[in-house]
Amino acid sequence: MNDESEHIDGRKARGNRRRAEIIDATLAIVTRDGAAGVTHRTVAKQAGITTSLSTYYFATLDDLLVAALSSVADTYTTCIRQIIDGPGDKLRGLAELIAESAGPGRERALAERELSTLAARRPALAPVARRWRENIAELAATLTDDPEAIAALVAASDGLCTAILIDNAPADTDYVRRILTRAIHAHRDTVVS
Amino acid sequence: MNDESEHIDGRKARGNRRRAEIIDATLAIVTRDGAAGVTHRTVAKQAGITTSLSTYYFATLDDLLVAALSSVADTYTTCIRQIIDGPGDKLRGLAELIAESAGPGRERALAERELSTLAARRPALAPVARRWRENIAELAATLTDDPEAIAALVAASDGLCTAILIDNAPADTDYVRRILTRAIHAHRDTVVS
DNA sequence: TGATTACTTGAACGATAGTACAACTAGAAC
DNA sequence: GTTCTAGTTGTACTATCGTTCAAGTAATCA
Repeated sequence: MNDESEHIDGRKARGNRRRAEIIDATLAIVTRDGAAGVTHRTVAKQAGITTSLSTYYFATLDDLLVAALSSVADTYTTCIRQIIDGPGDKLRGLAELIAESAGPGRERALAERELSTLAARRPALAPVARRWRENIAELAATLTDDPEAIAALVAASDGLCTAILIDNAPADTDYVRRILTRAIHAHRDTVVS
Repeated sequence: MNDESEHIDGRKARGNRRRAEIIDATLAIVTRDGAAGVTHRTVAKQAGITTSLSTYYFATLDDLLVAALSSVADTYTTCIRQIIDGPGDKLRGLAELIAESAGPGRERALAERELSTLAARRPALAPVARRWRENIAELAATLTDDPEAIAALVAASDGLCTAILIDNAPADTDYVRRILTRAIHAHRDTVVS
């Protein structure tokens, strides 16, 4: 929000700010009405600009959706990297991040799911959508070497987010952490039938 | 496909057949183009009927989407119930069902995810979307009494499906079963940091 | 200063959307 | 047969869509 460096290249700075505004507006629409509600017109109205200005920065709707998903993915990447590089209990950090999907992070999580689903059909979105899982896998890799344990933790994280978002499942951090712990731990028994 | 009982009430039978055809066409569209591609016109074209006939059976698009999701959910419910009531290894049966999402069941699974995502915003779809998770939970309840183990298995199942659908993760039945086993087993250790 | 460039606007084009509706068909009931 | 009704069609209305474009504004540069 601070206007430093505006003297250096004021035009570019203004343009980037506009881009960010439009992306924010897009995410607000995705959160409220789903990815299907994203049109140049709804986004422009949300951002308080004209429709043509939206197409000026994002020529096609796909460009806009890719940029929006990238923005969400970037946020998650930053969060997870902080957990990885931080000192504390990484599994607990992840559990907190997941539990946030029930509260302040619901918008972001919902937008991420919406756009990830879109990614199954739009190749341009696929690599961006993959980032979230890769980040979780990277975090898991700091806790174990077992590739199946890593896959299990990624699956559990994803499934817990879905449960919270779609099913309004309980989102207590300790509870989430306990379920994540199950996934990453090697089991000792084998269940038959 | 057999035309028995057509004498009894030919009109109603014909109508039900049409409804089923339209729902099938809708699922084909959802699979190919996503839920966003579902319009009365595209569905009608896919089903080989006129647009007005589609609106005759499903007055609004929401009705159509609810019916389509219900159909998918019914199929899954039947599958899972067969696994529950069957004699074999239930966890393996579930693993097979999930692994099918990479092959013959991909359409169905993709449609289910697409419509579930839609359910986060359309209240009419929410209870239907919940059914899949409830079925898995019911299966899990035959294997354990621990509610957290049940939640863990549901989350793992959901996350594995996502991994297969979005990430093209490996879908070997044994592999899936091993990861599911992790979730449902009580852990013996506790990991700190 | 004028020239340049990024930014912004309003209007418009063709395409497609949801939905409504009057007319037509065909099988069931009498 | 006639009547009735579920099924079916073609057409059309209005709204919104993505996208384009010529014209206008304002910040920067020489």
